[in-house]
Amino acid sequence: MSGICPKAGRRALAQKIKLSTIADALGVSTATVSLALRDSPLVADATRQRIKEHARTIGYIYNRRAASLRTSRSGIVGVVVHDIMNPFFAEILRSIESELDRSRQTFLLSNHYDQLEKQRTFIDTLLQLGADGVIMSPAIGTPPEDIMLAEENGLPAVLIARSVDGARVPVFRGDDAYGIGLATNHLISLGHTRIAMVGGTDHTSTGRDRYRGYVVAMQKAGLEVKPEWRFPGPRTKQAGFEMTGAFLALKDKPTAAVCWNDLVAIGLMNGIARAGLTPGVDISVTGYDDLEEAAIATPALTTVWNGQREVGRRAARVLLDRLNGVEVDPTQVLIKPELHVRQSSVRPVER
Amino acid sequence: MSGICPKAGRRALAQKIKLSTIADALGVSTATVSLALRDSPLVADATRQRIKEHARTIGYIYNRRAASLRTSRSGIVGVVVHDIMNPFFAEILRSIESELDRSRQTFLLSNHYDQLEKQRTFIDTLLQLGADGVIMSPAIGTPPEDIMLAEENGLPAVLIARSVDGARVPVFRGDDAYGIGLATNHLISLGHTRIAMVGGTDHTSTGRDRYRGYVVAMQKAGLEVKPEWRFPGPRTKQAGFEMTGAFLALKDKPTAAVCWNDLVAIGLMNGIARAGLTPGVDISVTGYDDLEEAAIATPALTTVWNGQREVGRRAARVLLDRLNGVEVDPTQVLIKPELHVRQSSVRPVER
DNA sequence: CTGAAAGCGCTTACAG
DNA sequence: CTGAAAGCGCTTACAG
Repeated sequence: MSGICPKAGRRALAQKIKLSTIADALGVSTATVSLALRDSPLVADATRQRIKEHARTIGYIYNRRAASLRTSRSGIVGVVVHDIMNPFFAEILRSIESELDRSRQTFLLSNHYDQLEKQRTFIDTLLQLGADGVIMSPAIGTPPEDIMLAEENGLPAVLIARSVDGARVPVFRGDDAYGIGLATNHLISLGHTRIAMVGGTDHTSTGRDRYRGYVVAMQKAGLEVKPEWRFPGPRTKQAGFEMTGAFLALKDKPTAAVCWNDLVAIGLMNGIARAGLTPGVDISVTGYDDLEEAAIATPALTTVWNGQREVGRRAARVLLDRLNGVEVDPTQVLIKPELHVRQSSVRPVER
Repeated sequence: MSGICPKAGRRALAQKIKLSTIADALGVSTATVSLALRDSPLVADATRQRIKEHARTIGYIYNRRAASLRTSRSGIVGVVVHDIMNPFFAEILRSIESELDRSRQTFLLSNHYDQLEKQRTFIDTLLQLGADGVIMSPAIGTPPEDIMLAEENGLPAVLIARSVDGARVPVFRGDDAYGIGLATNHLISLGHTRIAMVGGTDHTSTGRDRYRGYVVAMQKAGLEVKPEWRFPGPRTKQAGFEMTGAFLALKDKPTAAVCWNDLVAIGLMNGIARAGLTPGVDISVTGYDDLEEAAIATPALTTVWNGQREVGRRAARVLLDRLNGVEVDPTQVLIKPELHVRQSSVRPVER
């Protein structure tokens, strides 16, 4: 039984191949090799080709640590969000990924799970690695100093999805108050008057803005906003599902629920179905985000498209601009959401 | 209107703080500072405390590139899977994350979307960064040479979820043939005789093993395996949903479907509901993976728990062992799956 | 168009 | 227990 010796690979290489290995073999200087490999016009075509060819055949591996130590650019961009496995971030991350790929930046991803300590550890790691910049959806309670600390140590930051008061950096997020207003007004226009808001937290800018948008829409329509119609907390399918009992137990039961996001909405619809009622018939439900699965839920979910792709793309571009020395406004950009009406919202059964 | 100058931070620092800054300030050598910061017993307690205290107050940031260039350990472990946003990988990634966190390794995540080129680019990046190791769920068609190339250049690899013939590295995956057998036998024991298999691909070891497990279970029970009862392809909710039409259009319609994974099963159940039938009554459905949402689907999904947490934990541990010089067997470890029976599988209505 | 040499910020023998 | 010095593998003025 032969095991793997963990360092066998390293040892198997007769000698680590480096720039000087190539330089020696071809009788040129390391400076020339370095320039040639990076396609500098300072090197003659023929020389460059010889060098690149040789590098390829001997299996040269560029040492980015050494280069980065010298140039103080690492080609690394950090991205930290609450939870990368949350489908809400999926589209954002994909569009960031495709922007960064194009600029050959390596994309270092992390979750902070809304724990400030985790977020700090990650930023610290980025600083230690000499990362070029960071895109973050800040954890609940992030003080502006945490972001400015990064900035002051040469790690420019761009925020997505949530803002942090007092942090002078660019922010890209959906216009949450407006978006939730679209959903609320849609339900009102269908004839609903008792509308609950399920999920979300007041500890984030997003949460506050969405709740405010709901309240404003209700009040504008002259409808009552009862405190017991607000179910703060849930942000996952599971939590939405578990909230169903409390929701259905309300006397004067609402005929519709504006949900914090699609996950909560789908969880709630599952809960309603499990209780023997029919979501989208007995109780109208709206979501937020327009995840892929909103369209295939049963019933198909009426929801608010949140411009995720746009948020990711623009955040990445602005960060790349900053890395390239372009001056950038440290202001908040709100992306306009759109209502996507499907089958989960209908006229109220009773009146 | 004042923009942000992207390099202001760097410039604002009077001088970059490094080991020698601390050494000069305290009148010791950089060697002592280096040792003290890493808690070496070679340094006297009092000296160490003075040094650490001073480092903290002046805001010293450890330069990992420099350290790594010197030591040729980077503290980075790469993890590459088909799609990190796929909930199947969520639990695996979380358990890898918690193992690696404990060893203070930075966790560099990437998708390859089953594209060999993307996977190669990522491995190349890891080599350039001097990463210590990589955990990968190999892309479809990965040649063993790609993995051995990493190994030979000092990047030890551990595989998860899929194996690659000819690659002499440790592999951790669920026992797919056994697991799908659990689901198939469960349906057979309920009285189903016409059982379809929906989703999956023959291009991965997982796909082949699951299909084989289904076929073997059917044959052992003396049941017919019709080619048209196999719906290869779908691996997402959307794709499962879209497959429903073809499934329901079969003459001699199966009364049950063994699905490739929970996503396909949930998509199929949504499709069945959309067609006016009741999943779990008219047609029994089983999933695979036991994602969180399997339990809250309507009806709750009977599925096979795949040992994701175990796969991630053991893969991370073995990689860490290899990094610490422990010899490790380059063999495949199959984790035993378990059947979780819920409401989506019942006795067939017709006979 | 090319080369010789300094230096990025650490860690590690080695000497004391 | 501490210090002086070499070196990790690049890139960048500088000189020719």
